[in-house]
Amino acid sequence: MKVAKKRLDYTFFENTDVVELAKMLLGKVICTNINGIYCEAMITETEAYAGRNDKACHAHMGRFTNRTSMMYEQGGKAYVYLCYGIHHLFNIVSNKKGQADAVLIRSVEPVSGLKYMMERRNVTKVSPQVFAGPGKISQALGISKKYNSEDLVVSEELFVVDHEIQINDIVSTTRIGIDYAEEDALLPWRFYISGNKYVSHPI
DNA sequence: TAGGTGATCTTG
DNA sequence: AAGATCACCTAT
Repeated sequence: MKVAKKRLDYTFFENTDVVELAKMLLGKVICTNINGIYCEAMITETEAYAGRNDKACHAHMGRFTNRTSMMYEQGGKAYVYLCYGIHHLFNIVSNKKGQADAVLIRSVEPVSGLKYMMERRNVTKVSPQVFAGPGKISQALGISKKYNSEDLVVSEELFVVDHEIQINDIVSTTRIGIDYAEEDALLPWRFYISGNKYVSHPI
């Protein structure tokens, strides 16, 4: 049994600019305790989405729908939605209530529970690519749309802790799969740990 | 490189 | 009420 680590709190999620937060989340550890299975995975790749000015964001320019309403919530909540009919994408809402910012978690590196994550991915061979990509990490960790609106600060099933892992070099580059965002597609708002193999589209 | 997949949003 | 769109993945 591991020593209890510090869980990230509302201050961390609320009082940080979403682009800064996307960088600060690298090296933090997502924990899921779902259906009696406990897993931990270190975040290796993220993307920032800013409601106010970012055409790539589902909630850009105040766009408010049933789906996007979660992005306006208080920082620290989970925003999970179904993409392309198949993939559950896991985002962490940031900023104060009313500000629609979120960080998409794109890739992780298993810390504990590797066996269960591989089972959920339905693979037998270990490889970084098994955990690189936003659809894959949700499947591996057991995160589904059911966890949309989950409060990561108090939840016992889905939360984020700080293992005080030092991240030295961060690569920043353009985001994936947002060609529709015109000039905002050029923003360097995708971040990953330099040299880490658990990254979906290394430069 | 193409096609599957279905919730969500927009248009008429 | 129907059609387009989509923060992706897998297998050819």
